[in-house]
Amino acid sequence: MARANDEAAALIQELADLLSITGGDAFKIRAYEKAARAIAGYPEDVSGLNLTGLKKIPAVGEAIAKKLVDYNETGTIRQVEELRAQVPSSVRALTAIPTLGPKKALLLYQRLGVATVDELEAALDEGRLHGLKGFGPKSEENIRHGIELLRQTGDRVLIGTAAALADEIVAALAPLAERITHAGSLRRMRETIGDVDVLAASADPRPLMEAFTALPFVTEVIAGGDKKTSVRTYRGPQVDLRVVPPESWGAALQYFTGSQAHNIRTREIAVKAKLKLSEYGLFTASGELIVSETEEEVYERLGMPWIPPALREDGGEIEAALADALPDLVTVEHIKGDLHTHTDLTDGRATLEEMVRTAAERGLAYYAVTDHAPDLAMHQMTDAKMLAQRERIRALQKEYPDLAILHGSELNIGPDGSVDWDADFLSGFDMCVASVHSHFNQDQAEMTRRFITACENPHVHVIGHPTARLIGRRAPVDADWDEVFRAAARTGTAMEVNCFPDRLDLPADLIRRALRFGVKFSIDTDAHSVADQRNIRFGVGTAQRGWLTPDDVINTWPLPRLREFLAAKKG
DNA sequence: GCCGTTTTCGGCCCGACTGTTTTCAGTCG
Repeated sequence: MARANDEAAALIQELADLLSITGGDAFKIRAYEKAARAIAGYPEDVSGLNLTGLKKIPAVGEAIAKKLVDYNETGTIRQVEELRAQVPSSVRALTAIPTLGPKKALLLYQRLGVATVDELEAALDEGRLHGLKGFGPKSEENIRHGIELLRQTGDRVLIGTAAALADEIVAALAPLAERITHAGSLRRMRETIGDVDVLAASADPRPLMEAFTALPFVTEVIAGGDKKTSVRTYRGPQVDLRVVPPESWGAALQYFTGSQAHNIRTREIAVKAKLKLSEYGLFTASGELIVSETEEEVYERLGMPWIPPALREDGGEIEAALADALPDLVTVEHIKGDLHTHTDLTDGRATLEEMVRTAAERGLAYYAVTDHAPDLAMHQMTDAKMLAQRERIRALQKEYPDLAILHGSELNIGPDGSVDWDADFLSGFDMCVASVHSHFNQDQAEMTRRFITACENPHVHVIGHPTARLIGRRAPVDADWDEVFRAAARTGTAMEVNCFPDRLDLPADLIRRALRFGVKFSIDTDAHSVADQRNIRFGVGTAQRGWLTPDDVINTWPLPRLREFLAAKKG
């Protein structure tokens, strides 16, 4: 079940969308959009707030607060219902077609009665768009093409896919640019990526643009100018290349990193200081360039320290920066160990020796081997196999004086919250992760009880991939997370941030909620192969989006402190 | 609709590209 805040935010956002279709005031629309973001990110549950409490939410005033009261009392908002009666919600869905925005969608609905994507396709086939104001032959072609794209691609791709594509493009174009890097949602480490943004600095954009459109995986050039070129690729996402003069690098990187909401806030601050911020720099009112060579300069001139990209979502980072209260975020360099990994003893694809050697090459100080336990029957684990692995680890340890190899297991959390093995056998491990691998559809009360029971087990140190979601394939399980986090904090059980690009679990919003309860975290690769160990950057990015500092993350701690944490585990 | 170390009224981020336009609206990020 969605949190009330998410439902309420979605309704306010729908109100903004419907108003933009029916031609409402643009500033009012922006006010709703801003409020929707604030509501989604507000830590307190809106369903428990009265009018006074609701007005304390940033960007929510008297009018929107009353709409939220309406939502709390009736489960919906009257104005949204009224607008839905005027414009079917399917018209709103039309704007998902690239090149078709609210204005054109409304025109299609009013003049042709087109209210769904299927009806639009039929209208195109029948030639009913001919002669419609603003719709020439090229528009028809674009819409037809847009419908096709909408149907074939699930639009966004996993961060791992986008990162690999961006790395390749940056490497291919680097010789032609003074500076080049990826920006956009990929730099902010969002879990899925719509478009890959690449930014380059060069006084001569032409050769870059030509090399870009000639890359082997480019299937189509959507737009091609001197400053911006957009292409589609058969690898999935659209890629935008922006080229700016070298002296604009800092302002451009700040701008193209976004998010859009964050940029609006920074530009508002500039305007209040009688300045103008664009991708070309920070300027005085008379158009004189002040700074723009580095992002640090731009933020500093606006009265803020540099803000890490992962925080730039207008989720309170501007306020924190202005108060000089930004968190010192955890980075990949802080990671001293990995507490959830596999070998070919169960479903891994590399041997114990290969996995440990890779961990040593990463410069880790400790590394836990946590193969699956017997309750996941398919792996056919036995006590004897586990004890034999422990002997191999003890022997292997002699070869790695600087890497402590811990012996653990990834236990299975059963439907009732119980785990594999008895206390006696469990006490032989250095540490244990425990995860949900089945019975994903339990109701919220059962699932919550299940997690709390697991947390209360003195041998469970980390809850693995807590929501069990697979991005784009399996929904998160339904639990009362506040209750689970309370239990985790009370018992000294860490919540995992799993680094797999299709898991990223806990997700950033739940990390931030858990943090408020004093929960500790473990950023683990869950590596099943040598290559999987490189996924650490995606988990760290997710942790950053959840505002975690090294102190919140147990595997950034020196080994003695980690051992104290494990030993202090309470039932 | 929100908001206020210039304001309780009058502001509200900024630019690139496309297509259909004879000077600009719509879309996108």
